[in-house]
Amino acid sequence: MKSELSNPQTLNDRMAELIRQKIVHGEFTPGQRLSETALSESLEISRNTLREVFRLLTKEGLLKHEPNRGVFVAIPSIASIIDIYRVRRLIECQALAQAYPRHPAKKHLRDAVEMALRCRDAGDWQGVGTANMEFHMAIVELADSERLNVMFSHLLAELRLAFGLLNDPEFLHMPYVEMNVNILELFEAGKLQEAAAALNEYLVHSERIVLAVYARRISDSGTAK
Amino acid sequence: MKSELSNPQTLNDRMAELIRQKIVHGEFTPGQRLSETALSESLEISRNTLREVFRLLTKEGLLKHEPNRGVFVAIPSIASIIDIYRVRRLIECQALAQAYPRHPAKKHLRDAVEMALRCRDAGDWQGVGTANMEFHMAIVELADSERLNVMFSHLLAELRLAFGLLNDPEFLHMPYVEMNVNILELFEAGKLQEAAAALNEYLVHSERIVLAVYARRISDSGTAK
DNA sequence: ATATATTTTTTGTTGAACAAAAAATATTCA
DNA sequence: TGAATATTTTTTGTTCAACAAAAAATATAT
Repeated sequence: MKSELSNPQTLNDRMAELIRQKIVHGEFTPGQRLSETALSESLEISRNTLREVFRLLTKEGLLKHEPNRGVFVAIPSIASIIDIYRVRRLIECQALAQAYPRHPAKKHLRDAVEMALRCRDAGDWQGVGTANMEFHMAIVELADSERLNVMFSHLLAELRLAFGLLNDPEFLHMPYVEMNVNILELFEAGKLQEAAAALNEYLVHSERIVLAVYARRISDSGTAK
Repeated sequence: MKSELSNPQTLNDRMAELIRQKIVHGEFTPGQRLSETALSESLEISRNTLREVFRLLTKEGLLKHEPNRGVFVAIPSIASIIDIYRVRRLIECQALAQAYPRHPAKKHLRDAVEMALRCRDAGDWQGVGTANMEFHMAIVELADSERLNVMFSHLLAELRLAFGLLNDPEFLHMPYVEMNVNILELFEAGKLQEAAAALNEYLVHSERIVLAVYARRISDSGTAK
């Protein structure tokens, strides 16, 4: 996960990262319209530059561009959540099942689990969530493909949008950590098939809960297009 | 494969499609620099609009953006070919192995095979190549994921760049068609595992040949950065 | 001939302008 | 009143012109 560093780089990249952060941290919420003039003023960049950034983030799935209407923060629909989990099961399980047992990313797996444990003990649930993301990113890294890594990181970012809408206790108390510990143990023991099966089970379970909470939340909040 | 239609749409989309075509049809060749001023004049669009299009195509992997230096048609490196085939094996084989036997995309598979046969008989090798791409696209469609479809279509477009460099007879005479026929037969017979295995074999074989021809071609043509 | 200075070209970025589409508002008519 | 229509306002789509900064090309000096 060494994609865009916090470096100077180009203005485009910096602004893209800034907007990503604002989305992830909830400053911009799903469905919100991002006005070109307003946002370019507040970011102190020109409209043209902002439009280039919009194109980038749209391709990443974080924004939605409706021609002649504007760009909006993407709203994770039920369908998109199903789609994302379908991709996750396909990619993650296969990456794990075919992994080279001594792959360097193994360390990332351990680190992520450890961090999750620490955060949980500290009651830092946001941290647990982040660690969980890193755990699954590390699983994909086992497949040793740059393109898969990039694609998957965008997928997780999009999913994060949905999670942002879920501060439901039921969701927060999901047995993330234990399941990840279990998966890691199986993997370290060389039981790749079992590890992949456990991972699949986790993903099915997670999807079900997310969808349930999500559906409820939508029916609550009245109009949800 | 109903992505961007030939419709009016927005200028951005039309220009993006136009440049894609120019790349695929060899009018723009890998490594070539695309000057903002020159290209915007020849396309009769403004530099700003062109820059937005550049951002889109860069995210698709067709162009490479080197800050302060310009954008270039992507050069498929050996490493990227390996990476692409790795992703293809992971996604395609899994999509086929887990496919719902009566999935609508089955028709696409048949159509693609049929078209390949017709093109081969007519000696239309370019057509055979296109049909082959459609066959593999159809395989991914079996996984029923919009995101996977989009991602994979970009992958194939990038691979096409590499194929563009290969008009080598050895490459052209690959037993595409027979292998696809075989895979389709196994699939229709419900032998999913065997079909997936055959597909994997095909991909390994194909990768080997592409890399061999590619390496040779590069050592021939002197400087290949 | 190589290293260094200078010029030229190209990209990065901005601001202003205007047409066209969409949204908001006002107006008309049953 | 209330729905349908006309009008105004806002927003996006697109272009152009300008200039700073980086890179590339060229000239100059040692």
